Amino acid sequence: MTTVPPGTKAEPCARIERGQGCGVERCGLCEARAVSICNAIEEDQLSELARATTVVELAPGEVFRNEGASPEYLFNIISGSVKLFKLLADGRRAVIGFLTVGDFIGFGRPDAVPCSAEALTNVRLCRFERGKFRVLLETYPKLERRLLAVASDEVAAGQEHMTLLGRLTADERVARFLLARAEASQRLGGSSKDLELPMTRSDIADYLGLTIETVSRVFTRLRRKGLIDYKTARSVTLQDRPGLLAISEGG
Amino acid sequence: MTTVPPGTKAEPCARIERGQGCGVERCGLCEARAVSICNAIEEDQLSELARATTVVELAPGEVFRNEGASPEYLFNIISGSVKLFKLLADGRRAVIGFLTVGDFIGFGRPDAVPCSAEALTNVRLCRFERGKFRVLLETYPKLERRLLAVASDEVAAGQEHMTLLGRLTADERVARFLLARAEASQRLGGSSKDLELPMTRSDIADYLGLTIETVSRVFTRLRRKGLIDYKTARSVTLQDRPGLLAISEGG
DNA sequence: TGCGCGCATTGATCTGAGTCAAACGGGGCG
DNA sequence: CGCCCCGTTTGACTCAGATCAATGCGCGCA
Repeated sequence: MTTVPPGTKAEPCARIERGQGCGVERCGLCEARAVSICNAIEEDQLSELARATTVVELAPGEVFRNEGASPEYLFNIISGSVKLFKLLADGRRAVIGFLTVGDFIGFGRPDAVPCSAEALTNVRLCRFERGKFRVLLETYPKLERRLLAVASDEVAAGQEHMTLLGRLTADERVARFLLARAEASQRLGGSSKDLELPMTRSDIADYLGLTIETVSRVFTRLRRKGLIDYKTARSVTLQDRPGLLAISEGG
Repeated sequence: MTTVPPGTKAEPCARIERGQGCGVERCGLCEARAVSICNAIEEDQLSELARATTVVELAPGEVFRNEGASPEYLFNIISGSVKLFKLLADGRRAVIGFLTVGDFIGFGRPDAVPCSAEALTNVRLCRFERGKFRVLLETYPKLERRLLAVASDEVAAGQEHMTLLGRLTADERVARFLLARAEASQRLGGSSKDLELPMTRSDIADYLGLTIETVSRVFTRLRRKGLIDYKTARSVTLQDRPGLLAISEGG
């Protein structure tokens, strides 16, 4: 999440580590366990969980899931950041969301992956083969319940974002984006003031339904008003939360 | 779905029918069963299902679920159409979706309803008390699996809509809307050419992130080009599907 | 049959955000 | 060390869709 290495562009198949240590330890020691769906599985059954998974490592820029393809794998993010996106025929792009530690990738209709996924930073993923994942769901009702809760949350989050895209001004969108980022950072034990943005202005624009230029202008406007500050484009400090909140609500 | 009665404005508590016929028949004969999550429950267990539900009837305009409230009830639509929406502090509105026969209402975070729900036509709902619904989920793993599949679909549908809101032009949005409506109508055994739109232009505008005027203008433009036709605003005929498809894809 | 009320349409004008274009600047590489 | 590349910023201008403002019209009702 700090520096962004070379940028080997999207080898379809990524470096994979198998069977390092035997199962129990791997899942038991997983840095993402506390915040991922796996915490629905008891300590003493972690080895079975581990047997169903493979750890995958990706470099920034690598696309590991393609819109429209058959969903062979599901993932949990162990570390790093990922973006989900959709492309239109003419090249327009919509970024659907940004994911991090603990987030699950795998919802959608059973026949086609709903959107592509790309690593923003170095990423470590926990990969489930689809069939095995289904077996896990059948074996562990708690896991299924957990997943339903997560999907249900995601539905609500999606509705929130639709509202943003359908009805908010550029300033409101950017303010909400920054506040949401701060909250996410805080949830993972980070600062709620100093943000590291793993994505480019272009990613933000495609996420907020704006252009790069507009995003850039709003950022500078917010800086000039003293609501935020930054030295580099990717590390922003929120100087005035209440002010941002007011803007995000149409103030 | 044909004519729109008086419009008794939102009595908070709607007419409720209880225990008409005993359980088995009610759910066994339900017109929505084939297309709702209830088809995950076996014939011989329908009486238990029926015992957990209450049938509710609503008139157009009645709001039966409020954004932000605690989610006491979950619903299945037996007949009629419903819109989900969110309001901003200053009155701006986003319509999140339109639902019909068989659709489930109840996803979202466990603490707060994500968006309000209003009847567009006369509506008949099957209402589950939240606690009882949870028990049902625990009792019938198939039901839970079904619900997860539905939630997962909804996530994908939401992502599609975000793309529309973030990146499509007004013409593209309206064309996609009409095609999606046609598909939905077809799925329920209706025509895929002649559409009855249970919502107003204002609802459509808030759904597509546009204004009433723009929606109206696009409709007339599509009509002038011979792609659609209509005598009244609410019953549209799709004259040229391929043409609409082309527009919806940025042609 | 005629009236009134909401929704819908249409037109004229405005504007927030997009487009086009240029310059800046930081990080990696030769 | 300095150059190059790519992401970012900034500025000038444009435009799709919003806003403001009538007018139209179908439907329920008296």
